[in-house]
Amino acid sequence: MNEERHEVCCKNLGRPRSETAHQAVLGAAMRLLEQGGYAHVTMEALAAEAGVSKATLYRWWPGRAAVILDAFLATASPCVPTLDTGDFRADLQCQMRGLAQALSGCAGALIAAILAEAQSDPETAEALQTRYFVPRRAAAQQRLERAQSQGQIASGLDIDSALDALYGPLYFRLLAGHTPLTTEFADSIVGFVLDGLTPK
Amino acid sequence: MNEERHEVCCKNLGRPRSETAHQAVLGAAMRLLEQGGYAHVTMEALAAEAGVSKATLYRWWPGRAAVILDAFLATASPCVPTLDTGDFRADLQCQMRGLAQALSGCAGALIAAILAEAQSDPETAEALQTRYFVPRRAAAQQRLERAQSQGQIASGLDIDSALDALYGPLYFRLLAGHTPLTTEFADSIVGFVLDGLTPK
Amino acid sequence: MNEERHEVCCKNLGRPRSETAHQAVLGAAMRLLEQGGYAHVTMEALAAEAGVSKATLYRWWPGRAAVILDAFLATASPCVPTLDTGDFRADLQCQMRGLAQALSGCAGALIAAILAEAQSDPETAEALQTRYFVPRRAAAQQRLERAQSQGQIASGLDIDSALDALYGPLYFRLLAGHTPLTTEFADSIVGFVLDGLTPK
Amino acid sequence: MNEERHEVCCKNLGRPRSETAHQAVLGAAMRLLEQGGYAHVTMEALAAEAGVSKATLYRWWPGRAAVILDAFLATASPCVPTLDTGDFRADLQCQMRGLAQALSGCAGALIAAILAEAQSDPETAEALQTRYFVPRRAAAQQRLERAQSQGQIASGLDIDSALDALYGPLYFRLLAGHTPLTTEFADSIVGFVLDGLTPK
DNA sequence: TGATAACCGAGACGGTACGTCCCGTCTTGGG
DNA sequence: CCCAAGACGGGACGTACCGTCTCGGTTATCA
Repeated sequence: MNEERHEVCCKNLGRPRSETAHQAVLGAAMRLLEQGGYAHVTMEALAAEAGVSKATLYRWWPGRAAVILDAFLATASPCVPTLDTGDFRADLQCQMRGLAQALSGCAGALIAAILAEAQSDPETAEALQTRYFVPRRAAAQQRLERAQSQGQIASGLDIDSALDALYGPLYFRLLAGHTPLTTEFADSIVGFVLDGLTPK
Repeated sequence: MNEERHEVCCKNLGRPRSETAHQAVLGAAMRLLEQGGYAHVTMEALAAEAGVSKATLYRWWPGRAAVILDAFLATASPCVPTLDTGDFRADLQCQMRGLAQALSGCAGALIAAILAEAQSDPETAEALQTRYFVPRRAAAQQRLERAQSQGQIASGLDIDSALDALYGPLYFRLLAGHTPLTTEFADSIVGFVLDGLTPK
Repeated sequence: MNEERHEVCCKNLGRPRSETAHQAVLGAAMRLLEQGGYAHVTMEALAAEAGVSKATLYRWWPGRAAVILDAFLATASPCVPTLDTGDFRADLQCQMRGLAQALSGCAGALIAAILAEAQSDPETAEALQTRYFVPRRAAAQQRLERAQSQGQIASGLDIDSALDALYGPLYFRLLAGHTPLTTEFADSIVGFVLDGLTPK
Repeated sequence: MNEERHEVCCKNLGRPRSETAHQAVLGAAMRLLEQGGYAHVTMEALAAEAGVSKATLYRWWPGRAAVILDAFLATASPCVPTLDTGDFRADLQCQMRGLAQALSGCAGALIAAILAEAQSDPETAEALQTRYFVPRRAAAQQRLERAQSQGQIASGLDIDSALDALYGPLYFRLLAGHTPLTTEFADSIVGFVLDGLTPK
């Protein structure tokens, strides 16, 4: 979010950033999220909970969405291994089941909230893209391309669309909330997208 | 003061609701949405724009999300005909293309915003479900069931999941916003879900 | 307050005023006053408590101060006998003690509130004068004039000022509230005003 | 975040109160009072007139009565010299004439309004007592006690009641408003209370 | 014996002010 | 240059009453 702040200023003048304060803020954010949900995490509550001044918050983050995103990403699994056992269908199923499980937990509520915020705040949208979606899509994309090169899926199809066909239904259920996100649902989606609805 | 009350439990007590004010509010909501987006539609701005008192707003709507949802649904096509020409694939394609086109317009921005609000406001979530998603899903579900009974899609599959497999990717692109919602994308999704990715 | 309403209109047309509603309002006013004090008696609360519509309230009274004044005067002793036993000092003492006792009760709180309202509302001020103060002052004034004609108090002094010298301290204590209103205090005032502070 | 806190329990934490804003509010209060009277001084008007946010008003004052009281007391003569020329009657007359004159001006309208507010708001009542009445009564009380010790007024009488006998009539005329507050009236009261009504 | 006119309840209406909350910025003193 | 504390202007929130206004329905009196 701000990791390039000191890299430009050569001399490294003045007091360095308090890592204590940084961690206190992220911890406070997670605590407040658990207590009262996204709406409960105001900048004032964050400052009070973390024992940090509001000025410090605004020095390092542009708004509450940024803080929450940071807190979430610090918690979330940093690497997203898309395993490659050779069995493409099994790999995909494993991946989708894992995502469904993750999204049905409290992490799901969080990205739902951040996605919601991103609808009205371009900065959040940008950050969510680059720091959450892009790396995960890239990993999945590689796996699909590998499968394609091995003839396990048709060549010539639009991988970007295929990714949305897989992930989209999960995130849609997360956000629309009409039905719970189960592993069975994940399996269904994998089945549909790999084999199609039409009878063979 | 009850001794002279008429027993006819009449429902039309008191001054009736002003339909003028009602329409003025919905119109003001749409006008403000076009001007400055969702965040610009505050209850105060609505009252001012519609020439209506805040008390009147809160008398009929619990919050701004409800007003905007009402304004949107009054604008949106009330009936959602899922045509049945006999050619299931063509019908589905037509339906999905229409949705993609609608969501890529300003109506898309609106439901995105309302969906966002619904993440933190259960009442909005409830209203969005019952008044937007449910009727549309029901129509599409009927068409799928018809296709199923005619053997055009496999019997025994979960229609609810199939609906999400079709709609989910469109709404996901709307919300995640990484790529524009084109008719080509709609076609791709129809292709994936009907035929599958795997080579025949 | 409005007793001349029908006298002008010659024909006495239409439905007559509901005496039931009138009494219900006055009763509701007293009830609300006891419950939550003057500030608690709003026109809306009055209407609700009396089972009367707001329109009816505003048809007969110009505002809440008028209602409360009416309610108070309907309760308060209608006639104010300033007795004349021949012993002027005793009569005065009796009168002042009675007033002190009345003002220290809940009636005192009421006129304090009405006097307060009268500071900002000329209509209340006018009504309070003509319907409360004027008749009471007139009675006391007569007694003083009788005493003067009998040589019990000095001739040539300003009776209006003398009335204020007697009543003023009581109402001042009522309003300023620094010390309780006791009969001893009433006696003191009578003593001061009749005999003076200076040693004989 | 507490490990590096300084132990010096300093009172000057945080940004200090803006004296500019403070004065602007008091000034705005006086200006609004002159324009439209007590009822015209709303917290919103105050904020607008002073160029101050409502939050700042509520940070320092509990309500409009407190603001107006502050504005009044800042304007009113801070010290209340009860002079002692040796001639007790002359001193008293001077004092009472001064008060009558003050109360008949715009300051009178103000305390009338504040006294009115104090009837329904205990905090205002408390503040009015401690900051207005108490110091003024104390000064007058001293003068009376001096006169008593010099034998100019009878020993053994209740000075508190005597103060009310003097001040009460003036404040009563101010509030009841039946007759103007003149210096002649002040003289009359002094005469009554010092010499009594009964002929010598 | 209607007709008429003023009454009644219920309650929605445009307003105004309330007091609270949070925003993002600023101004202190101290590390 | 960082930090905490916290005051500042701004602005929206949701509530409470104000006094006015439609409604449908209810009495009395007069024609």
